[in-house]
Amino acid sequence: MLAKRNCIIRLSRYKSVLYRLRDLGFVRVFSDNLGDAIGVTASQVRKDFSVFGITGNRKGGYEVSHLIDRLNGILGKNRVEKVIIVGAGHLAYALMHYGGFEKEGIKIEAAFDIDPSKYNREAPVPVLPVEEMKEFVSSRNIKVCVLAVPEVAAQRAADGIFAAGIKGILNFTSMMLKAPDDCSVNNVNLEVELENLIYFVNLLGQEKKKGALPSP
Amino acid sequence: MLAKRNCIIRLSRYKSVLYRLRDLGFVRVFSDNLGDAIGVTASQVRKDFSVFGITGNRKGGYEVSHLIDRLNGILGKNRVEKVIIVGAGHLAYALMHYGGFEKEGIKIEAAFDIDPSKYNREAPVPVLPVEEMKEFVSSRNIKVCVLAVPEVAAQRAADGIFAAGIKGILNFTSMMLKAPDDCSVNNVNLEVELENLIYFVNLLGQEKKKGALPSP
DNA sequence: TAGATTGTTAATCGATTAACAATC
DNA sequence: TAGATTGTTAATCGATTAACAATC
Repeated sequence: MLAKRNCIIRLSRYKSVLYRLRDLGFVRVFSDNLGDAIGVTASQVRKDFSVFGITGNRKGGYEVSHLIDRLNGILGKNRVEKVIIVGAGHLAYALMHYGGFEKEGIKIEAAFDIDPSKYNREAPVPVLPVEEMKEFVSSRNIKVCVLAVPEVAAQRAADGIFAAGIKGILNFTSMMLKAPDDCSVNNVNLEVELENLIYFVNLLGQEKKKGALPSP
Repeated sequence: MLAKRNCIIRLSRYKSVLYRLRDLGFVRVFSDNLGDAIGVTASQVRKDFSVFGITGNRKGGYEVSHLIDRLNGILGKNRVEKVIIVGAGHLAYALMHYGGFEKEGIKIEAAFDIDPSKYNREAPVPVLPVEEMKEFVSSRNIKVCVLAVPEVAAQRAADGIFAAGIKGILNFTSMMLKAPDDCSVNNVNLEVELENLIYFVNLLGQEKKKGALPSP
């Protein structure tokens, strides 16, 4: 399952490019173009499509709108996906005010916190006490959650989230969460990402100084 | 180079676990334990260490403090890494107020924006006009930048950032940036991450209903 | 038709894992 | 010593790429 993660991420990226192409008035696109746009080979593009039974037109390439529909179908974007946030800190605030989710059919329904000073039932995205999470989630059949609490509270919060019936967590904490078998966790760790970037920046800097590539 | 990305990310995760172990008073650790902690095999752990010449003690495992030092050395964490943010929106605000960077030796020096109403030279992390970025970056020898501007401004902003001498961008926009050969871009795309999570949640949901795994 | 692009198979490549001798 | 764990090599696995027949 992890195996396919990269493939699914590529599908998302193809889709993102296709939306832009459609806005520009493009009707057809070739595997070559799509590969260039997201930085993979044309073979990779055709292979990815082939895996999911997406076919184009020998000679004519792929039809942009049709491709978007197919990708949305595969990615389950045919309906609005409801999401909650646990932990109403700065990051949650940024996510609640981020405009990019709506166009992707992602709706943030509420945020939850343990701090009463954060509660706000009147806001466009209400901030509610965690005690209300389970009822909120089950009555609305919500399956996905963003976890943005302090590190020390992460696993305990996750346990409560899974107990409430959530099946997938987008985890912004630096804890590697333990999760039930039928649940998914995707980790987004800003320290790790920055650390990684710093490593490669330093590496490229050293290569430059040495004037040669490091041994493989 | 992309090839090694996953390996370097594992090193960051090992390090994160090791800090916690050290806080708990652990002195030694086995490849088995580390593998369990971040969800990889013991072989993978030893292989990762072997690649970078990290050795332990046959029988005695690895010494926690020594391992932390070695990993910090490899990841370039022996000195504080200075970082700027371009785009002073909600996400930048969250990053500026995030406490997790300091302990990782990452210091956010300033944020830059084109909107005068955002400027604030007195804040702990000042918000400055983009016109001052180039001078700021070169005088302080800053190499890494977080990009958090609206999508439409992304490539143009990136061009300016690279022109200012930055070598690595952590890109929060959904544009795939074009970058010079000697520069790195790491993408963190929240829509893509959520979309990915939703895909796997739906997939697991369907498996459950069918009571069987889908064909491979 | 001739030319160009897909769809798919086979070849390649690289990363992960297993196995085991070395050794503490 | 006997037992356990490393370090490393070889085997496996999976993902990417190249190639090319099918075909629009």
